[in-house]
Amino acid sequence: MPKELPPQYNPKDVEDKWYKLWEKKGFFQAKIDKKKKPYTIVIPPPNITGELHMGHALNNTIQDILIRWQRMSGKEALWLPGTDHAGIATQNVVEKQLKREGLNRHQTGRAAFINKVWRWRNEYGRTIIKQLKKLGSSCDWSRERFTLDEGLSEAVKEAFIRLYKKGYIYRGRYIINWCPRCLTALSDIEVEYTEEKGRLYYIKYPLKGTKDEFIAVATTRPETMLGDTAVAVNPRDKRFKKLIGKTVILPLQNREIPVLADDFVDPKFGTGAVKVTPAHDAADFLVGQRHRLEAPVVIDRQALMTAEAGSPYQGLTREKCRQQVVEDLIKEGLLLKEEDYLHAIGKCYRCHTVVEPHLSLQWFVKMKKLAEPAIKAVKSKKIHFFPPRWEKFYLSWMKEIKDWCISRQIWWGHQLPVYYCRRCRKKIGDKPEDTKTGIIVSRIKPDKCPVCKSKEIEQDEDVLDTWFSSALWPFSTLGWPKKTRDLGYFYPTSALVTDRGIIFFWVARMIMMGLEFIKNIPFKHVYIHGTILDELGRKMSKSLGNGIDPLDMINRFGTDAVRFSLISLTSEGQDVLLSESKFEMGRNFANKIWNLARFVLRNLNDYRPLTKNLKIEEFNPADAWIMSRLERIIGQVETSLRKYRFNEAALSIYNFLWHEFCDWYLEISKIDLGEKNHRRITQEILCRILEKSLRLLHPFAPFITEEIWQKLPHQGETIMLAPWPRVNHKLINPAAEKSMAVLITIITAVRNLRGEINIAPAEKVDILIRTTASSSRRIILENNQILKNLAGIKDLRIKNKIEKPKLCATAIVNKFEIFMPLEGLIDIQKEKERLKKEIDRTKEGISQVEIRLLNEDFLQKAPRDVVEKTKNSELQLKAKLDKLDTSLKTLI
RNA sequence: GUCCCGUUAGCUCAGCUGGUUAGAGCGCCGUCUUGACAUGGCGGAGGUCGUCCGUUCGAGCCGGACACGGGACACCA
Repeated sequence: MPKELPPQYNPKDVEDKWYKLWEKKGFFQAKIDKKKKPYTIVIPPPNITGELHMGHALNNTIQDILIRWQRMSGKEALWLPGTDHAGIATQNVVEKQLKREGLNRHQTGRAAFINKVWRWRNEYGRTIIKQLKKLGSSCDWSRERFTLDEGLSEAVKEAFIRLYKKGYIYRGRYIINWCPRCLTALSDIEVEYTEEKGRLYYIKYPLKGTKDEFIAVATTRPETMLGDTAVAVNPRDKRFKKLIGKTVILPLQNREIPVLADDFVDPKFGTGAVKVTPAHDAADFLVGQRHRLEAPVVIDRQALMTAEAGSPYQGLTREKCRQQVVEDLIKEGLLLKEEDYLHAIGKCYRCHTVVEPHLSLQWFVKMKKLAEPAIKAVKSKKIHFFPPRWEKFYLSWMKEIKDWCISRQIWWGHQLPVYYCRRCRKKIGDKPEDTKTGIIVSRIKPDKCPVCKSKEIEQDEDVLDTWFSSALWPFSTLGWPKKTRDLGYFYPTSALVTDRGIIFFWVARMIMMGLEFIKNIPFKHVYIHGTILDELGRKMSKSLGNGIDPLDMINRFGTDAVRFSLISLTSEGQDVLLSESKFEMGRNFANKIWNLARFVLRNLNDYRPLTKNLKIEEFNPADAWIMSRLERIIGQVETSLRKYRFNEAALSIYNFLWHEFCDWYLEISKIDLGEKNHRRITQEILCRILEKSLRLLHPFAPFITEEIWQKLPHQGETIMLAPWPRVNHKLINPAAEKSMAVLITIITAVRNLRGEINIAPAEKVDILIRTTASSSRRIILENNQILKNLAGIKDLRIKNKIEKPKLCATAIVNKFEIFMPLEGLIDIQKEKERLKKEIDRTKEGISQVEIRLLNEDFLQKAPRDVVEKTKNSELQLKAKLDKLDTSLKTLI
């Protein structure tokens, strides 16, 4: 028998309780069941250094909604969780810790350092997991993975070796983005650009063998001139034609460098002549390659000037050196001018240090061939993007994909499965470009060199880019490279839910790797949700201090409120401007549901479940209406979810429960519960509607729905595994909907009249209704009591013909004329004003309709029902105007 | 520079295939502590749908131009 609910909903009392139970009972766990279809989502693994922020909250709420919905729908639903080792980020955290102890990682040594990171991970690395649980995420924790765990490390090695054997991985000297603070290479997309004020310096490079002829170049980075090996001009630039092939003297260094022609030079920019520094600029590097220039390195890995820069520059920071160079140029009279210049500066996306282009030896993956099938998979609609515009975005990037620099000069990560035979490498003088001699790519460290049998074998020091392991995530987590049953059953996954920021970092690479290694797409749908911004549309960040902490919000409003609010705010991948007050909506809704449930439970004291099915014939119009409405909502929610329109789904349920079930049915039920012969059926309907609605709401608000559901008559152990509501077409009842619409219209009209004339709710009024529609008359007579109660009516008379009282307020809706006698009730002056206003509004309506009806084309070409509707509305408006006019005359 | 997104009520945003007088939440005004809920009920005020042009019988929605705001990518010597 039904139980009580406390008067106030307190999320803290129920959330942890249910989460623990769900987890303990294994409700989150997915098993291979050939009779069921799988539905798989693999979590975008949060960094172990991460703390749950609003972006995570939205991302994981969406995934949880999908998983809970599919689980209830009878799929074998797997949400596979895990964390990412986050190479640079994690190493930074632990290095900071070391620094506090007065150490750096080079002092502790590699093994000890890695050990320390592992200890840190074991201690703090699961914070985010705990936070995901607070959010209600129904992940299968028994399958939780970590990108550095044993299985995944195997997968990484396997992938590397296979790609290497296919010739897709190579080692090369290349100019890459280098972070002088993290001391590692960064891929192109790991560099963030910010607009900053800089200066553009115009420098004279004297022409050799002349007195004072020179060529002027412009640069924002004068310190790099120490490494210049040429000056380049555009071959079609007439100004410089004569100078091509000549030699200039590089100032400060007194080195001779050639003037050469290259198409990349834009004659319109600066002076039209460019200094070329192959070792310190990406574009210059390519020029250097084309023209076989030397590439002296004048800035080292820590962004200090090298010996090659010469004195007095050696050892200076790049910033100091810039000052020095400028000073020296001025002294020598070689600085023509400087001007302010706004340009974008590349910074490390982790630590925001200015990136230094750096010439070094790195490992790369050739991407062109891998990209081809990945492009095809999206073009042929095997993979769908939601919203679809991201498809174009993805394709445009894939078309111009560049090779992927996968080596990182840090310690925390997957060390490359690459070994060098010292002896063989020596023989060739360790030419880095030689990627055959003395290089062994192997799962385990070889005992000896297969060529020379030397035992002097060492492993490459570099580790792989974090995204390399992430790229394998959808299948490595399922056991690959082993041919596991999981892989066969759960792969390809159903949906990937993520943010637009990592489409290239991650989504594209997963598609390529999935197709390469499994020969199948990693997921069918990619849902890209919006980004959470603050009230002013800025990104939330620690430095701005404008972040809203989801855990704080959960603490204050409850998890369900946070989830529900977030979801109702985010429509189809649009960004969300969030403020704390937005969560009140969810909290208020939770409160509403709670009280609705309290009402239902309170009225079940003498409830005996019906042994037979509900009989439709026993329904009164309100019963049939609410049952029908719920079925329609079920259909809408299903459709919305299929289209990834989460806000639409959430708001459908919200509006149904609040504005239909609570506002109308519940109020009507207060009458019906008092009717002896209808009490039982009303109880039954209250129960059923609430129970079914809770199931519909459960994916959005898992905790409160479980708490209430448990107290209602139900089948099964948990709402989590209760069946997802399916539309029962037999219950859809247009006639009942129409009847109820009549009642609602009239009640609303009477309430409007009362409100406008300012009659206190407690004061009962008399109402006369005139109508010619006999069916409507029947409905009103049958539901007389509802009308009286909900509209505050003392006496209600309804007839075909009825005499209109002398002094009355009139409302005309549909086929009804509603009169409210006003004798002794009103201020006549006020009523006059009201009538005038109403008349104006009606006239405006009529003129709009008339314009339309005067148009012959409209009458001919518009669909018949539209014409009918318009004609009807004209008649109604005219009739209304008539009545209003007479009313006004009566008053005067 | 190229591409994408946005511009609808004071604020934040819905509005799916064009069709009666354009909606929600918050805020605001009035009113009500009635046995589910004041985190509430009832009623109300508030909109030339960014601007202009076009297509159409009919445009918030379709096409074009422009303006403003936001983002991505590229270039930035």
